Amino acid sequence: MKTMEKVDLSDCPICSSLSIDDKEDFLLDLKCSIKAYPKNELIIRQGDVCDALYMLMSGSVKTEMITENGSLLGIEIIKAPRPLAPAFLFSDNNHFPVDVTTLQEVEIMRIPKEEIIRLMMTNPDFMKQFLTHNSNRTQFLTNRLQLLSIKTIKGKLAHFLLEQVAVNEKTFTMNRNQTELADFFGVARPSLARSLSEMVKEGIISISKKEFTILDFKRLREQLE
Amino acid sequence: MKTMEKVDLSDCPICSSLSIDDKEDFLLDLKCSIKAYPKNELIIRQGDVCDALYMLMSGSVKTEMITENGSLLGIEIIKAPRPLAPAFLFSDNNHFPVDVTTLQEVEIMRIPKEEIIRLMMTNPDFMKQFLTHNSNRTQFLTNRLQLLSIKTIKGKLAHFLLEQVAVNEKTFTMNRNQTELADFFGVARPSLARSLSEMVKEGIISISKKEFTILDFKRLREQLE
DNA sequence: TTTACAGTGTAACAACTGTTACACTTTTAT
DNA sequence: ATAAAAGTGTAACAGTTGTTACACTGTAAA
Repeated sequence: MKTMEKVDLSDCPICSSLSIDDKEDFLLDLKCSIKAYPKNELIIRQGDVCDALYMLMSGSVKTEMITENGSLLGIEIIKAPRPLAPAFLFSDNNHFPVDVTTLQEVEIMRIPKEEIIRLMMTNPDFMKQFLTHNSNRTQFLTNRLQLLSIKTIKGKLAHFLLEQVAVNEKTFTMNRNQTELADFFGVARPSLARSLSEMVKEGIISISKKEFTILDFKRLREQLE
Repeated sequence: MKTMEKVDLSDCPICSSLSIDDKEDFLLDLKCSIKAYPKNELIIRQGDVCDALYMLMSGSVKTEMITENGSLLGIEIIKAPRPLAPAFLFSDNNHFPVDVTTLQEVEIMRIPKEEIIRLMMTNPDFMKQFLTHNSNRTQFLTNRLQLLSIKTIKGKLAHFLLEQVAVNEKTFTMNRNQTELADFFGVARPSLARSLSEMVKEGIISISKKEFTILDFKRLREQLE
């Protein structure tokens, strides 16, 4: 493993529990392979078989789902270090449910399923972290479900904005452009732009570049009703 | 455990791997409790803390999510034996994401989290089954996400109907009424009724009581575009 | 059997979103 | 610096869905 010295798993949600010694064993013993991909490349297709754990070691990717009618539904942006779709490794129908596209140059480590099982059996903390991470992913999906079930675009925006701003804050930096946010909401881009400009016109929010500011929390919450 | 003789976990997606001996140990040693609930009772509320595994031993329940705007989103109907929301047991924010309401009289076994961890550490097959079941649940949620992202009601119906009918079949029995199906789709009931009657009028499907028949697969698939 | 009540069919209208098109601005690449 | 591409603002119109209301039917309880 030539790139081993670059690897830092201490921030990884499922590997951080491994002690230094464990990590060395982990990396030395592990029957894994690392592969690099360029920017803006579709590296996993919806439907591909998922028979190993893919760990994003560096860079970032986005995941999106293609609906049967051909339209896109953005799911999330994933930054290293984090496993990709670990929940599907053990499912009876072990196919990726999403497309994965690189946003930067990335390195991805492929760890065979058997190795993951071995790690879990020998390392209780790893097992708990793996379970917790999958649970958190499920919670993320549930939240996504809730967002999609809101019927109006302004309602979705209110849900999204109220979730983004930290407690006692009223400003945050948007890390998506309008097209990506529209995909995330599952709506058309001009429709999102219309709702945004209306909310600005009504004095509920203000936008300058990537900075969003909430001007009127009360009326923003009213959009949810 | 007085109700032990009634218990049959051989069909349970996460317990069926336990051998007879294991099962006896499982049930005898397990620090668990069983509780019965009447029909049509709300037994778990969205937001309740989830610090144990709740196993539905007999009967059936439905799960639904309450959107911030107050509308319902039906999630699924669960029949015994199956665990309820096992994915959330290990999440950092361990709260139930849904309301659970009984559809019949039910019995529910409560197994403390520590017991589940112990079982997984001592029983590899149980661990794999637990992982697989959670993976399958995630896949279910992903499918649900896909359904919700379809924008037209006829498109949702097409997706749903094509998924329900078995291969080489054209008829199936609907186990939801119109109101429940509308909640499942996240749409208004009269809107669903309109779409249904239009598709009947157009000769794509026919409905009599709970029996749905697909008359024209080609045009049904076209609804997805 | 009669009486409720849940479930369904339907209609008119309001509200919202999608589509398409184009001008304009900002960023990126050469 | 300049050209190309990506991102944004906006408008008109069509299409779909939500809302509300009410009649009708089937089903379960008294």
